[in-house]
Amino acid sequence: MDKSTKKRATITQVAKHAGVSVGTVSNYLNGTAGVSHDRAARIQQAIDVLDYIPDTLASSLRRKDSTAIHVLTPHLDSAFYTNTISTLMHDAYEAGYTVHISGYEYSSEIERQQLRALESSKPGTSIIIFNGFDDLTEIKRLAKKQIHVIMADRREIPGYTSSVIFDNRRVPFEIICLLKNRNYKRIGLFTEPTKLQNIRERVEGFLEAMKYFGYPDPEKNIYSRPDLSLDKLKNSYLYMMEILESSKREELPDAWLATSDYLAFGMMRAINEKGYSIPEDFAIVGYDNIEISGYVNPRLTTVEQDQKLFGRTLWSVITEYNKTGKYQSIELPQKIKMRGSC
Amino acid sequence: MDKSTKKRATITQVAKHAGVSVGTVSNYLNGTAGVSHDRAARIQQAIDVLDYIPDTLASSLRRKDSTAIHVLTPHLDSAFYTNTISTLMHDAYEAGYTVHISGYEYSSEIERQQLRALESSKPGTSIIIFNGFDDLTEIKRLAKKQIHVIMADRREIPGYTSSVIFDNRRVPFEIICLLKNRNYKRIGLFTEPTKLQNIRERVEGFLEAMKYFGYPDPEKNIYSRPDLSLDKLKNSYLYMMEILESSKREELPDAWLATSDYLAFGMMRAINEKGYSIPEDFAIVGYDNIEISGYVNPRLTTVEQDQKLFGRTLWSVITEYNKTGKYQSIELPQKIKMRGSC
DNA sequence: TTGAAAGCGATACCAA
DNA sequence: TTGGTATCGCTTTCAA
Repeated sequence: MDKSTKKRATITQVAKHAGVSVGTVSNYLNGTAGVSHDRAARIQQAIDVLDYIPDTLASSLRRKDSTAIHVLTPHLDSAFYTNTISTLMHDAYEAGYTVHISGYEYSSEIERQQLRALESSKPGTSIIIFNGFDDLTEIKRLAKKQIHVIMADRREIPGYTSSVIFDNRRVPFEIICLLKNRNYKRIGLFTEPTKLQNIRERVEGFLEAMKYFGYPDPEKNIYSRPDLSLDKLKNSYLYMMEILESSKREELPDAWLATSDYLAFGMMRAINEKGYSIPEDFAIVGYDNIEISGYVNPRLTTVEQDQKLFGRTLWSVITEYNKTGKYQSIELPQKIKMRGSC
Repeated sequence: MDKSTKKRATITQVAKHAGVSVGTVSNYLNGTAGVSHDRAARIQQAIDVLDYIPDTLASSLRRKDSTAIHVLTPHLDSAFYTNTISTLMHDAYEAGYTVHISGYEYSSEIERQQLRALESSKPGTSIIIFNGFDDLTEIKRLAKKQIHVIMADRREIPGYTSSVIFDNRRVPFEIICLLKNRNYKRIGLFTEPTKLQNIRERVEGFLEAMKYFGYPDPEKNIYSRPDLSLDKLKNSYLYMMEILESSKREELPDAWLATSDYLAFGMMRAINEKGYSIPEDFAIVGYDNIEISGYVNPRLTTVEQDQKLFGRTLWSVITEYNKTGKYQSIELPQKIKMRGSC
């Protein structure tokens, strides 16, 4: 379009303009070695005149260390992930790291493909994988290439990766205990498919707890459908409508646990539309405590997984590894956040 | 850790192993030129044996075209952005493009810094900037370097960028008309700071429309606070609580427009907690129609900005430019989504 | 401190 | 089709 469009200036041109060698310019730029005062001035001037900006691509091709962080999430649409990533990014940017995000849409195929693409990362790169499927071969390959893999919300592979997870085991007992004290007769579990480890743990935890507190045959009260991973709001709403239409209230659980806040929102809408009230007719407990959960009506009682803490912990695991080369596995607590829906 | 950890194989090693030249391997990999059957087989075998994976960094250093898309958003925590980006990513990945996302946290300083970092992108790279501040110098610099900048939800800089925006002008008239027909006496505008163009347009649009329909002094009913950009839910809730506590209901607007759904949620919580009901005491209209808006109680009446359409349109602008080198400016419609809050 | 020169891992061109 | 080689923009020895 524009005749005046010039190609980007290179370090060579800067050197020429300043009358020094490229090595000196490089030293000046990176502080690798001292540069005399007058040369420094000439170089800086050349940079300004030529409007020079270093090519990060070429730079990191030659450089050995990597300040890139790649984040892989099941899906970008979930506030639980984006909030966590937001805090991580904040810390990372301040330290001069670059953060790249992608989503694999709950597809093991896309996950594998993305993981393979990341194999060409430099040693020292950090890769955060949220949840993820059971096939560990790709992850191990990555680890063998000296790439630091951090399992987020998922247990580490000992000797291969770091991890930051939430303790999914304790809270179910507290919740069931609470529900029992409030005299709820039947407890339903509303859950997405258990292909991901964290969901599996939650389901197992609840089943154990229900048995422990004397609820018979808890497995019979599991409500799940394959389409509940994606489009959680819509699909949980539709599913709950079906449930409410095909059964009488007395036959249904009077308290429900959902394995995600989004699932809970879908259920709540269905319950409202059918003219029931929460928590009088049905009590609801969610999972994650995304921010919006405190703003719906009634406000959602849920299991808090502190996303700011999560993000900061991930960052600390990364910096620690970059300093010492050691993997870390950290377990974060979950808390019950009591609000109006139960 | 592991003694067996080898350095990554390079194209040279593959060539050596297969007994061909690097050029031929490159041709085989990229289909740049035909490769004879037996050599192809030998190369593929070498690749398998050596576990070779091309270095994308080195590749794009040398290559002229770029398949990278960078997305810059005000903040990652807003579903409006993430939903749009999700659809874009879906299309982009299928075409072999890589998508990189970052957020500037509603800070013009961080925005500038990120934009500068992107200056080292190759010509042909696409950069999508959502909203953004008024300083156009960085963007123009980018454009001069043959980088394709797409202004998202913001008007193009003619001759410099493409753009995809929503028509913020028509819908306010429809809404005010509707409100007037329903006999609302006073209309309040609840808005974040107008530093971003889209918000400014919405505010101006509403003011015009209110005047047009005979509401006197609409400026007097603007409720805004600087902290409403960040932490929208919390801050709008706190602000609305203050408003409700410091005035009698009769003195306040009986219908409210919010410039974002998140703002509306915060208001709704405050209204509920003060014992008022929606829409009887106060009617609420939001903006964006993020998915959750259809699931709160009451369901939020809002201005739909179709995020799937938005994402797909952005993608089409990118592919079109890469084919023809032409900038495009596309305007998308907004629609009123009638639900229960008004 | 400084400059010259040797790579990093790939692609692109040219001659064969 | 092939192979050889210059090159992309930068960092990193190494000798001066």
